[in-house]
Amino acid sequence: MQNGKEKIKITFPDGSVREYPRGVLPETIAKDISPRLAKEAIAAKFNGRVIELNRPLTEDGEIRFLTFEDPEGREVFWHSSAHLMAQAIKRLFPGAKLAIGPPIEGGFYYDIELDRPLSTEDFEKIEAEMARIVEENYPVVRQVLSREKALELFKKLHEDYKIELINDFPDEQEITAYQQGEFIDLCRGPHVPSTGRLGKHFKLLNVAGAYWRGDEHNKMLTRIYGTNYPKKKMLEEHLHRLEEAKKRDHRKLGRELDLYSIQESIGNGLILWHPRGARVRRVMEQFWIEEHYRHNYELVYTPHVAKLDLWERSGHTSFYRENMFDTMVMDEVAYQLKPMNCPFHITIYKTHLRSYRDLPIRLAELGTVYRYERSGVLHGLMRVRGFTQDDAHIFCTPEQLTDEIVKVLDLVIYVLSTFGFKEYEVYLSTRPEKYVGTLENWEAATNALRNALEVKGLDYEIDPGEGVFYGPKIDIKIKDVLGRSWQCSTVQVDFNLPERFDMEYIGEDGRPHRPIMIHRALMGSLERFFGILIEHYAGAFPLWLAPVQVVLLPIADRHHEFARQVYQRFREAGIRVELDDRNEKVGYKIREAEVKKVPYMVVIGDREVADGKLAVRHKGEGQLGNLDPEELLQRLLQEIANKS
RNA sequence: GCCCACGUAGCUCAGUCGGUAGAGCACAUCCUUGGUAAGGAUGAGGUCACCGGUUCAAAUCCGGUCGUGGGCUCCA
Repeated sequence: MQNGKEKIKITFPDGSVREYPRGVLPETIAKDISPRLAKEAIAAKFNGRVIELNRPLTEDGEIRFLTFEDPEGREVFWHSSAHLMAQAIKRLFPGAKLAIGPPIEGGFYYDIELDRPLSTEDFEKIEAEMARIVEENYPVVRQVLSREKALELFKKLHEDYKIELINDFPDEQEITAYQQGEFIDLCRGPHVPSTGRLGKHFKLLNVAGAYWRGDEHNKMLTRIYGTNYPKKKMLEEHLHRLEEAKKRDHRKLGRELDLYSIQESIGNGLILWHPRGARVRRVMEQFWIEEHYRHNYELVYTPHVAKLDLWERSGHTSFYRENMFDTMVMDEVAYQLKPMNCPFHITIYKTHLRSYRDLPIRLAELGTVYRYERSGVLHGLMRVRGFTQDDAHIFCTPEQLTDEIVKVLDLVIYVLSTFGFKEYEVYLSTRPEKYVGTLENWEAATNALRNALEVKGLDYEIDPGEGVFYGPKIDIKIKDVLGRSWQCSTVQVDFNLPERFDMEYIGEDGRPHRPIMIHRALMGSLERFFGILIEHYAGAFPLWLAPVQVVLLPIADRHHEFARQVYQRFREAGIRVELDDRNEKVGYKIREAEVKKVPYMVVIGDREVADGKLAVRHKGEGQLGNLDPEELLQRLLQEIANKS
């Protein structure tokens, strides 16, 4: 009896090959390689499929062991953790019905129907039960079930949601369940080989309502979020990161640094920019305006309301109605608060007969729009009802399209990186099922976007079918200091509006042609981008953005006069300077300036007045020694000019 | 919009069993003129989100409204 039947060949990532008896378990192989690997392995990747460590191997193949370091390993670990939590909950709440429990970024959740609301006090009990299940170390066993068997099983368990899932499975799908102790769950898997592998460094984080299948017409389930790590230190780091994020929360910093507020008396989702926030915004706007003129855009202003007819023509009343404020009627004419700027820019285009020689025409506007967002989705500056888009519309010929998109991408990256965002995730969204325009146009536009990305050498992913109905688009997400990504920039090609508004230009051939339109935003919304900036910098803005760049701290009254001279000189030079001449000790003033995250502090006492110098302290770098006022001023102006 | 939680002074938060409100910070006045993250004293500040109900009595219990927070497919 030779190999072929009894032995299988296993190939390892380094190319080496070993023979094992048929039916060998991955965990046996792992042990064979090293005890450490066996201990750290969570699952295995065998011939490209992730499988559990206790599934027998019956054919030759390539194997790679997945640990917590691998994203796929982490998913398995968290998925199993979700099962662990579900088992604990089923023990404590026998009537609970399980819906779905997937791994997510940084942990897992499980949607469960419970007969009473769950409070965070229940967490301790559930966690204790989870620890017990880990202790009991049940093997996690995979079972393949026939549809009938599966239905029978979950009917017996009164798991209505699982039954619904099974019934929706396509015929050819293999139905599997995983059992650990008394607990069995419909699941695709894979999972860790036993509950003991999940360790004790887990934590339930929060509860929230979530609709079954995300549909608000369905029943609301209780979603419990949790996380789990193989090492205590990793859990602590995760919790620390959550704390950090909380400290950076723009809503908290916005209040503490007196940047903006949202008042009940004004309306939710409507922002009051306080003087300090307004200073930052003004810098953002000025930078944006200068760059747009430099990049051959023309800036325009358009009104906040327009006749409803305009929005009917643009189609917004049919496809965007639920996001629009109610229409108002004046003198029997219906007006609409604007949710978008595009129809205005188109109307400006149409005030002349355009020649191909005029194109491209680039119209930009910091346009304030109002959109009705459901109250539950509003969130600080991130999701609001009134906001200012850094909007522009480029009208061009088909031949110019690629070139224009490349220019937009250049500008996007220049602007984002100046604000300190150097990492991007780029997505190209292609034609959705419902679309307008011809297939040739879609093809050409998608190619133009793709070519532009290639020219720029940007890595991107394709989001199939995620384009807007009127054209394909590129979305750019930025990554902040905490590694979170935020979608800000978007570049969208539009075939629809030029058609609806019957836009044209006269071509070289003397005949009218339809221009192509590009919608684009770099920051997206000033409000949201400001919120992201606050969190990215934790409120400690770089000098060029800081609402207060320098604060002067005279020690005693007799130093006030010199301080005032310096104040005036800096103010005239365009520095955002403040003079703290309150009757307080210098330590107190420094503390306050530190708390308010002012980059430069200048202490002025007897010595400084005597030799006409300034004792400079930098927020990050500490004391910089004594500088001549002009010297400091030049240093500041230089640093501001560098935008660093 | 929906589910859950929450709403007390400008901010952060106490407030027991229903008996008419408290701290720290901030603010004002005074003392202090002090050299790199909080000097001291005194004082002013609240229709306890709003409306209604139960009660001799409501910040507290009940209902509603408004607002805030977490979340509402990353499909077993």
